[in-house]
Amino acid sequence: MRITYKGDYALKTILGLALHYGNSPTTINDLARRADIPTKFLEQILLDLKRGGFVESRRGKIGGYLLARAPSQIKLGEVIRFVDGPVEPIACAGKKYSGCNDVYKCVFRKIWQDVSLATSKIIDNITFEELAKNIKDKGPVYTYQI
Amino acid sequence: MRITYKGDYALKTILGLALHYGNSPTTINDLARRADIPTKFLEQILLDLKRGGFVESRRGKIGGYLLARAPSQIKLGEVIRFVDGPVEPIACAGKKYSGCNDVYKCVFRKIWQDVSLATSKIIDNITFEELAKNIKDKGPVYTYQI
DNA sequence: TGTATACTCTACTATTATGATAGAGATTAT
DNA sequence: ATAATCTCTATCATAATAGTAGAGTATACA
Ligand code: FES
Ligand code: FES
Repeated sequence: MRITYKGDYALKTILGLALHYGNSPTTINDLARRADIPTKFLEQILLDLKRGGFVESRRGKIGGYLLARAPSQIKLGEVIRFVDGPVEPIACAGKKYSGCNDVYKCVFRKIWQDVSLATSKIIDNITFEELAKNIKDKGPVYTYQI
Repeated sequence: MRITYKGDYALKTILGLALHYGNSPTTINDLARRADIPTKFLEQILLDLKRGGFVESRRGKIGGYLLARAPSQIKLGEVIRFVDGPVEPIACAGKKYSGCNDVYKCVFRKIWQDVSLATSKIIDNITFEELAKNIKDKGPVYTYQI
């Protein structure tokens, strides 16, 4: 797994929205400014996240973005997988693969699968509700640093 | 962490040499053919591995490559880190980093550090001796499939 | 109904990493 | 000598990444 800037930005954006959950929509500009993301890049990322069912949007005045689900229902792993792809460190760790000469004898495959599993256990075990709580616990958030 | 072809090839090559440990040198061509690696690419990789202290070479006739250390003294993690770089999924998981606006408040950093640690525990806990043993246990190896 | 605000969509671009390939040169056993 | 083998530097093609640009669409509200 490699987290790209796009993935990093996506996570920070979802977290930004999680911190606003229940309130009015947040504009792309707000999200971009607060997490220090290039606005036009974030536009594309948000469209992706919308297609992925993570966020909703409102157009026009007082428009912006909202989470499509409660923060407690969005796991870190879901988002990162959607944006940056599978977490395995090499393609052959995946289920259907036949690259190796004899994949059944390959001693590395199991190792990469172990790594994938260990990674999944971490990222699929934390929701944006918990992340948001962590942030809030760190003190009053005026201009929160995501 | 993402395992590149170069990293994958390096691991397979070291394993190939581990299976030959104690015997005469193995040529680049042999190693390339047996693990299905482009010869000229493997040349470069082996030069790297040599600089990294993993292998030794003999030039001229009956030349080739040998492991510089016993297979039991070479961990998977060492090789992959040398060839493909640090295992962390994002740079900010590293010790010295100041990219985030407020890195001390960043809730993601700990997660990526957890992932790095879990990965390290796996790859730093297996040597090429064990990998070679696994291969040998799978039956007689005529043309071994790495 | 006009207009400002804000999302939507497609295309384009620059940079870098990856995965090689090419070829001349150096060393060594026989 | 010479054949086999490693050594070194340069070059190249492709794809992914990280953006940028700009025209278009929807909505609130005066
Ligand atoms: S199946 Fe991936 S290295 Fe063998
Ligand atoms: S320090 Fe890496 S996402 Fe914050």
